[in-house]
Amino acid sequence: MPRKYQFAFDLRHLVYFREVARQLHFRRAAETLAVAQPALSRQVAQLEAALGAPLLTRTSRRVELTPAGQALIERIEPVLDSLSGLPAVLRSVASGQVGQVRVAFTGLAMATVLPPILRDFHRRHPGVRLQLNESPTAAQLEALPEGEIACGFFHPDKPAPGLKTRVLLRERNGIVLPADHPLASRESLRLRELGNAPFVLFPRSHNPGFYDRILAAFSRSGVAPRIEEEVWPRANAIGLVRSGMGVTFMCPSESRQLPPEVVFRPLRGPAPESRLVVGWRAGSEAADPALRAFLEVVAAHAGVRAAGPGPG
Amino acid sequence: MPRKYQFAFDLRHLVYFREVARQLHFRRAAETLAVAQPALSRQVAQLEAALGAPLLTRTSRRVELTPAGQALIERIEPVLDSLSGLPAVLRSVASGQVGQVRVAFTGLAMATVLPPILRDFHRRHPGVRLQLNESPTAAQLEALPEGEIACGFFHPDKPAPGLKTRVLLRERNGIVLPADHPLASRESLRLRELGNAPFVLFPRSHNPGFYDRILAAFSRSGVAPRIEEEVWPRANAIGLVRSGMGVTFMCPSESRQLPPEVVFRPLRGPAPESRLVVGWRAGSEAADPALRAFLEVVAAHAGVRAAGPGPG
DNA sequence: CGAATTGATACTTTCTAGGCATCGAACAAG
DNA sequence: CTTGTTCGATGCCTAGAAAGTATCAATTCG
Repeated sequence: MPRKYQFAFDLRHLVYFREVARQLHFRRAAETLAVAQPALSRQVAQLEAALGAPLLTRTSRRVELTPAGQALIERIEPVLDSLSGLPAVLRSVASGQVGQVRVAFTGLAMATVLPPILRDFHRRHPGVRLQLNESPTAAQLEALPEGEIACGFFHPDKPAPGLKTRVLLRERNGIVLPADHPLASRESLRLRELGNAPFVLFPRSHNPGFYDRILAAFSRSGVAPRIEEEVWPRANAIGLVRSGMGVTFMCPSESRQLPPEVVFRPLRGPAPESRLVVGWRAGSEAADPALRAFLEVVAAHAGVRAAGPGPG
Repeated sequence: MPRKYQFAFDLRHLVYFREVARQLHFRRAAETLAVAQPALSRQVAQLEAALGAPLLTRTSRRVELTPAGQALIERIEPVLDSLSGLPAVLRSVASGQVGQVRVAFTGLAMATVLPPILRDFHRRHPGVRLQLNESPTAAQLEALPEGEIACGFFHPDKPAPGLKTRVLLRERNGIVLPADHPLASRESLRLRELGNAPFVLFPRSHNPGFYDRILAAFSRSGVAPRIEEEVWPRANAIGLVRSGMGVTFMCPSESRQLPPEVVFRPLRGPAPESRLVVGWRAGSEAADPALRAFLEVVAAHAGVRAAGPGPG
């Protein structure tokens, strides 16, 4: 059921009426508006017809607002004010000075690259608000094509079609184990030394590729760990390790602020590698200046801590 | 310094764009708006030019909002919604179903006619809000021509030019005196019996005519009272009488709810008369339907308690 | 590779805002 | 009371803009 254009008046009518209401004088109002007085009279009369209520009492010697006119003025003043600021607002949005970017990240990102990026970005683009949500890799890979997030910091398994990514970090995982664990006294470990110790890991669905790569690394070392618990976010795994539920993987960068009851030990020989990238929909940075600004800051920080070459 | 019309766009542009943003489809949006598709494309393009920012990304197969477009939608949705309700709102204001009336009154009015009027008016016109302020007669006579109040309940001394009035009440004043006063045992009093007893009265500036008429009445009775205190609002005079500061005038109607420590006694012979009228600017009831509705209710109540004829 | 769909463009028609001239009413000055 | 001035409204004409029709270019899908 097509419905016709719903307004029988437009902004011109409202602006003209506002000026008449301010001056209560058609001739002077017309002068201010740079139109002839008859045009103004007609527009106001049209507005009254469109609204179905008289707005002014004209006695050819005095113009006064009716109650309806008073009510109209009160309602359109804020509307006109907000509309008059629109072009400036939208231009600043379009130029990236103002806006918002929805960003997802994993625990590793927040433990490493993200804090300095955020600090720098807020300093350079104070008008842009970031919406930050911790989210597993798999969820980010779903949310990115949907446009639910503008960019994500995650750990890809294979190239994702339609996404552009930039590697920010590559690190070999080490092991986090309780301080009173038999192996805790060692400087470093080998995977096979862990035997079939109980493991705390993230849910496989959150990053199946990396999950399977971890199991494959164990398998190549000839051992099969018992997965005791699957927990997320990653920070909670530390709590489980501390309470003796098992051991877990972690990157060196992420292990800075471990509680005293647990220790981090690097792995010698084969070890699963974590790769942190920032990813966004290909081409979306062209349409979203705020995102582009954010990615530029990310790129600047990626350049600083460029990681050495290595296998995927 | 004449300034040109400030908007390079109008409501049509905004409504058209809103529909495209909702459907993300020019053809269907055009159908909904009951216009041809080229017209819609042009209007949206014009809006983008007027705002100086691209609002949509068109890939001939997919239409998406840019950040600026998203920001625009968020800002204009409430504006369009409020504007679309304007005709209905203004018609109800113009018809008197919705509105406000500023009313001033004196203590006598609130003690007598006003409560039933207010009850009745709110029942019949629930959409009209009354702004009620107690105010002396003189202040009301200043505020009425200014339009600061729409109508007032006061005690006129002489006809006021430009005002229409309707008499609501005529009453001979009596005397309020402490219960332990020597004259309190009498059924009624004469003015001259009060001699030069201390009096509590309202400030002369609040109603010079009535004030002088009171003094003249004393003078005709051959006595001259001492004005000990001038106090306002009237209700406070009762407190002063109670504490023995003097005696005061009051209308019988107003004396209903006196505290037990004071008594009311009518006056025999000469006594100042209080006349309560409702007044409004001549002709203003024609322009203000809410006021007209209020005055109709007042008139209905005035008819009920029509006072008998008597001297002004 | 052809058919269909989408949004943009060219051209014409229709509508409307604006300007000019003028009118009737109301107030002011004499 | 008369005359002149000022105010907003009205009639007529022109110019500009919006809408409709027809068509194009690009993309998608079978």
